[in-house]
Parts: sequence; structure tokens; C-alpha cells
Amino acid sequence: MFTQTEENYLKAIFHLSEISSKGISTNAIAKKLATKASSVSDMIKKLSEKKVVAYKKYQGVLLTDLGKKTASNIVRKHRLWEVFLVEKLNFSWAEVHEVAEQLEHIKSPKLINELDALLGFPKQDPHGDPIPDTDGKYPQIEKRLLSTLKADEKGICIGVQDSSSAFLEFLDKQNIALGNEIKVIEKEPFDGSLQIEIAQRKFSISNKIATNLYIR
Amino acid sequence: MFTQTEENYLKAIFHLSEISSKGISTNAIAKKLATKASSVSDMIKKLSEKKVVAYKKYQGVLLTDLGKKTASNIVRKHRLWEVFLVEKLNFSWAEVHEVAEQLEHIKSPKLINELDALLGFPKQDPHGDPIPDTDGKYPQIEKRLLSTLKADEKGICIGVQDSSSAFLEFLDKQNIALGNEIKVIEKEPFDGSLQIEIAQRKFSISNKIATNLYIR
DNA sequence: AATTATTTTTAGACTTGTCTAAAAATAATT
DNA sequence: AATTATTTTTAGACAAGTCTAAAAATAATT
Repeated sequence: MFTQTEENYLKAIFHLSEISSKGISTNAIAKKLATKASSVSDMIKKLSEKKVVAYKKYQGVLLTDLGKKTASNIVRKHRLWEVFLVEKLNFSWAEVHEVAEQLEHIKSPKLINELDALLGFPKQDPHGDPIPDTDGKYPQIEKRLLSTLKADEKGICIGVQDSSSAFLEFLDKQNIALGNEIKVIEKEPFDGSLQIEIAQRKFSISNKIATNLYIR
Repeated sequence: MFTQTEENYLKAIFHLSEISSKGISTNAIAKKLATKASSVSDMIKKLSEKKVVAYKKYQGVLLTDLGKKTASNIVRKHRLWEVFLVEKLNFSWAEVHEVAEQLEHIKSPKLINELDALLGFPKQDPHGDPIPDTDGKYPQIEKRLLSTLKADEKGICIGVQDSSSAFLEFLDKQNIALGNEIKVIEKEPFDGSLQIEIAQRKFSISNKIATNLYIR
């Protein structure tokens, strides 16, 4: 079994691995977890003894198969709880993360399986990120950025690239939510901004917004 | 804010206070939490500094108003989660406790208020124990033991006196569940055992069982 | 009331996870 | 290739919570 702290390290390494796929540096982990490199060094040793990371001094770490399985299970729990909070408890996009960070550490296989069933076995969380299955497999959904649409094309909003609460709160304020059908009316070549229509509402969004919204 | 450990101590003192109402002894707390008296002494000092218990050396502890409020809030969370697990996630009586012990420490007022609403503002947990409201008030339900019924009287099963998993599993096995209407057919004066009827099923239970089942 | 038994507290040590500061290794630069 | 800069690791210290063993206080017994 793993402590909450160990689980947080595993999750951080897991997410960093999705980007780089090379050995994850001590500094990168420290930055992600808002801690110091020395603390990371200490913890890496522990995780290495527990066979969840492969580690050679000064070479960064990689998750072992066991580590990947453990980490993706935490991610699975995190994302299922996020769905629960949004679907059943009226949480907004911006509010879910902090609470899911706590809930993901609850230990009970039955709990998470029953939750999965209660939610109808969802494949994505409220930000559009895929929910790993029990074996840690990702059913990766093909998604594109809103900015890749041409005039008169439309798509369903399924997630965000940038999941900072600043951005999520902006979306809430603009009444842009998961599942909305978004139609591009016009593209402005000058600044890349878009005229869009959501539920009969027509308005304009900047290129920055359009390159951070995923649609399908 | 309180750590999980501090919360567990508060809850233990809270429950012990329901019985004795005198100063709670170090030893009693140690026994309840399966730890050593010396550890309890240390923690009591911390809790005393945080103004949640009133403490004089060698005199045992009592919860302050702040302590009572904090503790009953933990109990509220524990019992609401128990209802959730049974009602929404198909947990049995015997399975809920361990998971609720973890869930009760999640910090999020919105979470618990929304959960309360999702469950329809229940007043009792699956064992028949009352759920404190936000102010820590107990709406105490009048309940009697099954053993106090006379022949031909009936009641609705609302909880248990003994909530050990041995007893709860026994009830599961006998198909005795919360909400069941129980009718007493006959009382055996010799050993206090009861002939009862639940949902057209007639069978006999010992006096020991009858003195551990609450009905209304 | 004096002695014995029990409970409670203190003192010192250990573990987990963190930190600062300094040393060692690697990477970058001239 | 030598020097400088950066990253990583080690060493030692600290806080939270626990423990054992011993001391102090309270309770029980004769």
C-alpha cells in the first residue's frame, strides 16, 4: 500500500511522463509538487525500493509497469470523482479539482467500481480527459481544437487544453459548458478570433480561447 | 483546521462523552483508538492548545463547545457517507464503516451539503443513528428495542444497538434489513426468544438478537 | 493512615516527510 | 578541454505522531 504522499508523487511522475517519455527530472517533479528537489530525491529512493520507479542516480526516473498501473488507478479515481461531483453534486468545472485531489486517495475497490456504475461507466472526465479502465488502459478519444474548425463547421465541446481555474471560471462566466454544440460563424483572419454560436447565442471569442477548447 | 488524527481523537472523545458525560479518561481514549495512553496524553495537550478540549492534568478531558461542534460535524459527515454508500452504491451494513472512516475526513462544505441534498436530507444513518445537522443538533428519534414488543405487535427496523460487523453480517445472512416490518408472533418466556415474521417469512430469533435491534 | 495498585504524565527515541546548506555530478560555455 | 553554471544528491535538522520505560499522581485496600 502507498501513503497519500507517495500516491501524489506517482501521479506527478505519471503526468510528466505523458509529455516527455524520457527520464523525469528531479526538478520537474519538485516544481509540479511545489516542493524541493532534495525532498524529491528522498522520496524517489523510497519509491525505487518499492519497485514503482526505475531510478539511476542523476538520470531521472521512469515508472515501472507496477508504477504505471498504480498511478493510472489514482488518475482513474480522480477523474471518476470529478464526474460524480459535476453530474451528481452540481459542482462547476472550476470547483472539482481540489476536492477530487482528496477523494482520489480513498482506499476501497468496491467504492470506485460502484461509483463507476452509478455514473454509467463514463469514458471522460468533465475536462474531456480520458478515464483509464481498471487495467490502466486509456480509451483515447480523438479530439481537435476549436481553432481548427472552419467557418460553418460545428463540434461538441468535450474538454479543455488549459485546465487552470482562471480559464475554467472564464468559461463558466461565458456560459460555455461541456456538451455544448459550438458552431463557427466566421473566422477573423487578422487576429484569429472566432464568431461562434452556442444555443442561439452568437458572440466572439479570441484565438487564445479557441486554441484551448477541445471539440469532437 | 484539524489533521485526520486530531479529528479521530475528537470523534472518539465525542462518542465516549455520549455515555459517561464525566471527564473522559486517557485510558478510555487509548482503548477506543487502539493506541497507548502516552500518545493520548501528548495529543490531549495539542487539542487543549487548540481550544477544543478542556483539560486539567490527571482529570480527564471534556469537549468545549467548539470541540463539540467540530466533532459532531465529523459524525455528520461519517453518517451521511454511510447513507450514500448503502443507498447509492449497494454497500451492505457491514461494509460501510471502514470506508466512511476515510470519507469523513474530506474537507469541503459544498461537498457535504450537496451530498445531503442528493440523499434527500436523511435524519438517520443505516444503523439507525441520528445524523447531526450543520449546527451539531441531534434530532433524536424515539426508538425501542425489538425485545420490548409484545406478541402480535409490530415495528419497523431502524437500527442496531451493537454495530459490530459480526452482528451486522448475521443480520445480512438472516435477511433482516433496515426498513423491514417485523411482527412478533410469539414470545417464549423460557429463554426470551421471539417468533417473528418479516415479509411473510416466519422464524425464530434469540433474546440476544432482540435486545440489539431497534424498531420504531 | 499507610501501603499497594492503577492511571496518567514525562522523558527520550523512532519514523515519515520536509527543509536548508553544502558537496558531488552532469551539462553548458567559452 | 577547462571553466562556469545547473542539477542532483547527501548530511543534518525539524515537526507530527507514535512508542517504551520510568516517574508522578490518584485511587483502592488493608
